[in-house]
Amino acid sequence: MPNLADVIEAYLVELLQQAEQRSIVIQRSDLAALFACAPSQVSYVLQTRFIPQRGYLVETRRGGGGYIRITGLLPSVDELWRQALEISSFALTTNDARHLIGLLYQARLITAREARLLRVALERAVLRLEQPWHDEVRAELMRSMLATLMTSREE
Amino acid sequence: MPNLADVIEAYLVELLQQAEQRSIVIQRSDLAALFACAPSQVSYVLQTRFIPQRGYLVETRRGGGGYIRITGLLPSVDELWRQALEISSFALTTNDARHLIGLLYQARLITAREARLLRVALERAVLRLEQPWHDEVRAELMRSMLATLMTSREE
DNA sequence: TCATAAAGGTCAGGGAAGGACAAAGAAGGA
DNA sequence: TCCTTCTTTGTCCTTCCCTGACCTTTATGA
Repeated sequence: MPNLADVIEAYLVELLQQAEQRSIVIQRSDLAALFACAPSQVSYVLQTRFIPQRGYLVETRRGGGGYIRITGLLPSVDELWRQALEISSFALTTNDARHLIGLLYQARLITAREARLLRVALERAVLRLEQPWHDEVRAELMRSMLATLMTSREE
Repeated sequence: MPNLADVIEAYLVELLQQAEQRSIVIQRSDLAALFACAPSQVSYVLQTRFIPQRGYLVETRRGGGGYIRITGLLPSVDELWRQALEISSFALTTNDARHLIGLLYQARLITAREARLLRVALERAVLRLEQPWHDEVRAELMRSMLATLMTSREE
């Protein structure tokens, strides 16, 4: 018997596939009512399934008329991307990050500006953190940014 | 069912786009009557949407013959970068960051991919930090990334 | 001059979303 | 069995919307 979480995930994926757009808009309480579960269950599904690492973007708004928008990004294209994600799967030193970014740039998968952006973000993002966390957080951030890049074309 | 606030915002934006000038003049009570809401609702929309951070200037006059003038600012490229830096000079909420990025994108100062990159970085980078530091660190990271983008032309 | 009417401003409060988090429950592996 | 990880719920919190009551400013005319 499948999880409720899996069922909800499948339902949302189905909605996304049938949508004209690349995104759908839902309301947390509606979905909770539909599946007769706690609203926070929906949040759980979003937090564990519809994450950047899996190629999704979630935007929300609180208050009256609040909503949740899920955007499914383009399917990934290149094996290099996969490798890049793999490389940053756990921890990433500054040097490893630099090297990886260089590879992506040489392969023309990212622009010079994007490369600089990645470097700056990865260097500055960890400044307020205790040392032991640096490489881990850097990897996490790298994965998110890679997922974003690998699933979005220039418009 | 969108918010009334969103509807009013859209209406005013529409008016601004159709206007010959860069500004429009309205009356609070008229607008309130048009949308069948409390006058303070209009004030709310102005205070939450048509703010300098989003590129608008609002001037009002009370008393008989009072009015509200909304001006959409079209800053020069340099001015826009400067404003962006200024906006992120101390603390930056997720929402303000989103709008700022949107502004830069609309002005074609950054690409769609770069915009997504910024958003993801700003959202994920603060996850391991205690709440009180979020906006501050976000601003710091934003400044670094802005500086990088400002000083690097395409390719 | 100054009372009055006609604007817009301010603010507290209630209601309607989603968010965060702890704790209990379930599933599966060592 | 026992431990770990994932799921599910419940409770309380934050954000956002909207209104109503009351305040301040400005124009005008007696």
